[in-house]
Amino acid sequence: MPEATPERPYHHGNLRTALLDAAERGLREHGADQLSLRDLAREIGVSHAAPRRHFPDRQALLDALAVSGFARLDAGLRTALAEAAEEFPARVRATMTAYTRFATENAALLELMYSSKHRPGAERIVEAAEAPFRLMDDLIRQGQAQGALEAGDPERIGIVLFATLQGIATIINGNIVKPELLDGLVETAVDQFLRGARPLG
Amino acid sequence: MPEATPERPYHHGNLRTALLDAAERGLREHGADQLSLRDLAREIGVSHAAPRRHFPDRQALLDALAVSGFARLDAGLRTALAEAAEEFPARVRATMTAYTRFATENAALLELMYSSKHRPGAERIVEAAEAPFRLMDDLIRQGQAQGALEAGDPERIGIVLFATLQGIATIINGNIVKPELLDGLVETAVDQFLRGARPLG
DNA sequence: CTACAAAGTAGGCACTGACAACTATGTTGT
DNA sequence: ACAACATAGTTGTCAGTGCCTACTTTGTAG
Repeated sequence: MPEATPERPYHHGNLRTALLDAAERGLREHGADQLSLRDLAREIGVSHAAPRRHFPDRQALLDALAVSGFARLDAGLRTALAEAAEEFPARVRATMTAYTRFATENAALLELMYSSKHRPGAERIVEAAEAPFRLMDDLIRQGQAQGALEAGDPERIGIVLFATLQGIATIINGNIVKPELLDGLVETAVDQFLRGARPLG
Repeated sequence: MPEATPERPYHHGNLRTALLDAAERGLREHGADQLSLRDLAREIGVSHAAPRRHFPDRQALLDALAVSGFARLDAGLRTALAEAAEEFPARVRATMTAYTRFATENAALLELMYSSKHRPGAERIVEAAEAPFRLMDDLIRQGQAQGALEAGDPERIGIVLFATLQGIATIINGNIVKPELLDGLVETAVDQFLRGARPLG
């Protein structure tokens, strides 16, 4: 006998996605600490044990958020690059702006993304992080090919650039420096990078 | 009637300090998430409600850890600078090394230090963070006075330098890049900074 | 249509942070 | 010396959480 009000079918259909969506909202609004599996289940309208079918434990949910965070970051950087001009400085500027934009608009998520530690199961996160790192790597190689950058291990240079962005975002997100300084800091960082890594002579 | 075994006097004497010490060990060994007030109380040998006399809630304990973290970081940077030579590049190198050393040896603590958000009560943390920032600021001014750095807002330059260090540490701690790259990254960052921020001509 | 896998439910357990009420100890004024 | 008070502990309780086990409902394949 089918229920008269089929609003909540026994099988939700895509609980996993619903959980991730709700979790991301909760993460943004109340932080990772306040994120409760039971809360999410209530909000979605399933029983408290339902999430377990899709995420073996709380950490798995957080890890999944981190992975999707890196994917979204990568996508953001790529579209920014696609829309940027051909000259190397413009491309660097576009990438850096896109990164810090993502990082400050998704502060809590960013923390999750870099809190992997060596915990078992974090390989997925490290894997997901590779995409944006490769992008940065390619950018550096391109700059070297255009003669805008000195020769040298492109990976190392790319990581330092990446780190600078990440550091600026962390300091802003941590409220250690005033948010309105963001643009100026990025500008300074870009200038110094372009000057510091250009070929001598 | 005094107890026959006065091993645990009613008043612990310095529970607050004992809690902070135990918390820092726990933080280092098992991470902030696993830190439990009741666990700490058990470990120290007081009742589960005793910590409440010294920290109104769990977050207050974590905040206190963050504050003392900044103090220790500041102290570390100052001793490193005191032992460094007079030339500006050597001083920069010493500072950067000291920072990343502290940051990688206190990974979980570092996360706490920068996770302040705008949560009420975080003012203490922001305040504590000012000391190392001022130190960085002074260093930059010194470099400008020695003619090793271009003119320009020393605060902004100092923050970018600080951010770079913080970013490198985060990426290493997050296991995104291999730890053995640390020294090389710092070296690259120092070189780029000195080249990127020196006066033109 | 029947067997089975997938997805959700119900209930329970140990643990946690926060709170209230009470008690032991240290300190201070008279 | 001692009463009054502040400080720093104690026990007990509560709601909430993550995780686990056992059970039920639904979808699907043989």
